[in-house]
Amino acid sequence: MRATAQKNDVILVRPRIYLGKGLAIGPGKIDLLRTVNELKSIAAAARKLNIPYKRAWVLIDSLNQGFGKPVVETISGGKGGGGTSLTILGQQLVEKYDALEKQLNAQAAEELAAVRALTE
Amino acid sequence: MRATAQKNDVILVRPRIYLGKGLAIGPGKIDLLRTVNELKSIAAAARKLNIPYKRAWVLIDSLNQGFGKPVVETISGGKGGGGTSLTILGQQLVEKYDALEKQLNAQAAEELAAVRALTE
DNA sequence: GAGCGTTATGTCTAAATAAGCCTAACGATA
DNA sequence: TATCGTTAGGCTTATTTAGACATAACGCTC
Repeated sequence: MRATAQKNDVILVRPRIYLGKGLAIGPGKIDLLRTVNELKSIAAAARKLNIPYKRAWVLIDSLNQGFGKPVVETISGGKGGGGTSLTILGQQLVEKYDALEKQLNAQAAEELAAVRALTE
Repeated sequence: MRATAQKNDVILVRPRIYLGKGLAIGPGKIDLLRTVNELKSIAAAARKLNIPYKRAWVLIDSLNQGFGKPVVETISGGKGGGGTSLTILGQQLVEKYDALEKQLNAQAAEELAAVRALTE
């Protein structure tokens, strides 16, 4: 048992990954994708995350443009006005990001604790 | 030898660490601290990093305020106008950050490669 | 004590970002 | 076919952030 006790499922680092050509992905877009996947709607996700729909749409569009292929597929019209779900690419993005985040936090927990200790 | 060959000194992730109370530290501030330490001057560091002196000062001041104690100690006036060096805290910040960064990049190289592979 | 380069600010402007508002298309359902 | 909530934008303002400019104090050196 270490002096700096720490629940090992606490997220301490949420990386932003720069992928070149102005494309970057960080916690904000990942959380948005995750919420869209959950609620099957950009509008609903935006409400839940307390951001304007427009912003949510811009963020998702920047991913579509940046990757050259879409991270979501949408149906407009229909029951409830339509909806949005993640493409395979979108799902993989979330999965890979989660794996990376988990790995970072697990393996570097001690170094992170050392940095945080400096605040005391 | 792994399939995802990678020079082990390439920096792929430069984390930003959120320490609560609006205090965050990322690559920008660390590079600044490192350069100040090297040149023993905020003004010289700012010139080298191509940022306005004002910005460099604001960044450093935000650390001083955020930590409650200074990350630099300065002498104004004197030969050459004065100078700035890092306090123990400032030096530790750079050291701990470097260790964290190294750890993250070494251990998470494969997960990172998986994310980057999605761009292809 | 005049000059110099640096620290430390204040203030004002410009640029980048985000928010708001508006409109059109869509298609299931009633 | 009228209604509804959603997607997908265009366009205009607000807000936030960064930059530019100005100034004072400081203390060594000449």
